[in-house]
Amino acid sequence: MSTNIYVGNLAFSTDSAGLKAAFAPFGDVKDAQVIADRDTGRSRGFGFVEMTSDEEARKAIAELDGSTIDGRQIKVNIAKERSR
DNA sequence: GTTGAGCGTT
Repeated sequence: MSTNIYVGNLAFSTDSAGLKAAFAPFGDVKDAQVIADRDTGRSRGFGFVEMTSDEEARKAIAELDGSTIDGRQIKVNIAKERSR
C-alpha cells in the first residue's frame, strides 16, 4: 500500500523530477508526476506524489504544504481517488 | 517564447 498526494499551484517550470526532489528528503517516494497537458506536453501546474510510508507522507505534507518551490507556494494534500 | 484554478493519461 502507499499514500497518494496531490500537489497544486506548482510553477510551470517544475517537473516530476523537481517534485520528487522536494518530497524525497521526507521519506521514500515511490513515484512523482507533474500532470502535463496530453496534447501540448506542457505542465498543468499540479501533480501527484506517491509515498510508500503513510506517516512519512503525512509529515511531508505538513512540511511542504505552503512551502515554496521554484518561486511558487505549493499546495499539498492527500489526493482524491483517481477513478471519479 | 504566453498562463494560474485545478485532483491525473497509463
